[in-house]
Amino acid sequence: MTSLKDIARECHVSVATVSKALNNHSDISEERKAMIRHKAEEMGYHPNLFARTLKTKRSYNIGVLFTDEANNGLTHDYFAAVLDSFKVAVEQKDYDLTFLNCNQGRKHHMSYLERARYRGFDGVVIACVDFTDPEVLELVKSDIPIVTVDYVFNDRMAVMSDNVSGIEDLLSYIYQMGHRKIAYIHGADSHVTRSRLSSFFRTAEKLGLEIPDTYILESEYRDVEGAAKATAKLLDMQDPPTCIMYPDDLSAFGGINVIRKRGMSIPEDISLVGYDGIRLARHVVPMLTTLKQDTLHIGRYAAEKLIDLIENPRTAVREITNVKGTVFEGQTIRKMFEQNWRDND
Amino acid sequence: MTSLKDIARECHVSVATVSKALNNHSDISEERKAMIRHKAEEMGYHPNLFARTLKTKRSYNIGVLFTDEANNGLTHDYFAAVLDSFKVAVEQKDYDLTFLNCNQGRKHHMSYLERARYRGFDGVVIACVDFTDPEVLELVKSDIPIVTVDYVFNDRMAVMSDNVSGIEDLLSYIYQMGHRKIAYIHGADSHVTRSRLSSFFRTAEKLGLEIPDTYILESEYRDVEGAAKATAKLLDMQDPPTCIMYPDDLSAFGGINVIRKRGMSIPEDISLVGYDGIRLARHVVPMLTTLKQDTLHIGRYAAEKLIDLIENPRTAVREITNVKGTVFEGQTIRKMFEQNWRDND
DNA sequence: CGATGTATTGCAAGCTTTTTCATTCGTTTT
DNA sequence: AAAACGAATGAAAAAGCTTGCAATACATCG
Repeated sequence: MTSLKDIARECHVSVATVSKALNNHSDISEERKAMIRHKAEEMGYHPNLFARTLKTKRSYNIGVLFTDEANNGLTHDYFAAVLDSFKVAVEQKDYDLTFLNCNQGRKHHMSYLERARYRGFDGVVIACVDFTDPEVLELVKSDIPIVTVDYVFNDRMAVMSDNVSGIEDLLSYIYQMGHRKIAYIHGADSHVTRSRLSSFFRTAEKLGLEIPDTYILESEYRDVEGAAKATAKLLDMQDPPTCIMYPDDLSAFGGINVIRKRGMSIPEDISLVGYDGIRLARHVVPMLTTLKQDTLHIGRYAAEKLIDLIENPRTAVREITNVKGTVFEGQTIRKMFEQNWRDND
Repeated sequence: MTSLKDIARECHVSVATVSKALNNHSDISEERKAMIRHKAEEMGYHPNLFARTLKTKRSYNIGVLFTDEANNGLTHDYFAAVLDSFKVAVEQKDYDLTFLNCNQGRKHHMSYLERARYRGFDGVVIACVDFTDPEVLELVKSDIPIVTVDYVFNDRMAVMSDNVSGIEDLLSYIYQMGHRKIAYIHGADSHVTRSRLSSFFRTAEKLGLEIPDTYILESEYRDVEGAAKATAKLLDMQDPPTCIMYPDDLSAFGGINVIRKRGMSIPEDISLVGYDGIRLARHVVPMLTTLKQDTLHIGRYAAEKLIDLIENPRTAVREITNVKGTVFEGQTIRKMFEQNWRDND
């Protein structure tokens, strides 16, 4: 590995001069700079990151905190897609991406914060974790630049999939298709769930929809079995809904299974929608009608915000970026009689 | 951040002594060690990774090379699951995991090898890339410890999903269920594909199966449309197969779509199997019969092999670990008449 | 008692980079 | 001609850690 010293020797100048030349300081003459740069290129020089970081405290490395026990994180379609996009964006700015080690089982336990400092992360992106975990809170309260995805902390940057508009658009679409008896199986309590629920009720009210309490059920996100059970409960009702909204696409598949087992067909006998817009939703029959979250922009914005924060440090930045999704019109919503949706006018 | 110097001051010993004590060198008395360790703990000391790496050239960081443009890498269920397991295993040994930046669009392009050196990776795991890419080859030829997943290089460690036994088991299972007219839609040419194909033919021969050339079709991995087309071609034949094997589960869904569109039912009218065993395969109706690859072990073995290689350097290690998968018996294979599968005896 | 051996400990060099400050050398100003 | 200045360069310190080697203290041996 060529070092500054090697270049200095070749160029008959001091190490300091080489360093300054390559960092484009103003106190080195242009000829020298050109000469040194040329030589550096020729010798295939790349700075020693560890020496540099030791001095400058900048690692050009970003930590990513995902939890992935129990089928979350990497194997979670939505977050994997967000991370994918995030990765592309940070790499374009010459940062690298390292997982914030969340292994609890080591002899010398380090908290997230300690680990982040140990690795010298310039910033951390947090998504898909238990946001009440004291270790997460400790990290968030630190002075490390942080951006969260789908969760908002005070005085911190956040990029949110716009759940309010998402549910509004989805419910409005269902309404326009003529449905009036709409059930909502929502996820477990969380920031995301609360936004969606409140948006659901607000939109329902705006549309003049009457939603009985019994139409609102809870099931863990991505819990196929749970969604199946909730679906069965809805189907067993005396006055079942004509359309069911699921917390996510995977759950919707759980619903589909139950419905099919009962010999009912979709959307003729009952309509349904998912949420997320995972790839598969477009490739099954019937194509799932769902709200496709804009993972590309969520990831990219998160990266841009974080890098901006790293390169232009500010304290107490509270900035929420909402990223809208779009209704993907699949084949799981039955269009009801004309006169029904004309009610709208 | 507390440094060795701080501890040395508190303990009234030299920095060298502290360093040696914490690294458990034999030339420090036990009392001193205990005292120093205790103080270090108390002061919340963690070594400065950058200073240490600068000296020792060991970063406790492992690079992971996945390509994820065009829906590969992170959003690729099989590889995401492998990576997930790999991550858990390396973190248990106190290593961190960093993506090997594969962004080509920067001003100063760095090759994979240069980047890996720049980041000081102790080792690199390679999976899901174009193994003919000159940059990948350059990396593989270097002296950096490397383990590949699902690909074998000379004198390099490799962990392989056992495609030979996989196809053998799957085809044998199909045979036992009474099928004799079996088509195979295989993936694009690659190491994996070749193993599977040769295993397919060998097994077919062993079973005394006659497979007409027209039953062998090619379609890109995970190309739902491509699989759909190939399926249509098979269904249009004068003497169509009774069972179709797909290169992966996603492709199988493509096949299912076409079959359903034609009003045929699975498995009554036609049987099929996927490959991979992605989560969803177990949650759709009908449950997909598929070969579930053992991603847990593949990832874990890859991690163990790599760390072993890092900590006990050897040159030219060629070691292939085969990890067997298991047939997941779903509901997409029709059991044929008894007398048919009794042929076997 | 001098010689040899055995634990401990610390000094100092070195890893590579950045950055402050001093130095040098022309040039301009008074 | 002396003073002042600006531009270009390098010496040296600093960041925090590891490690070979020298130094010290003490016990053991002939």
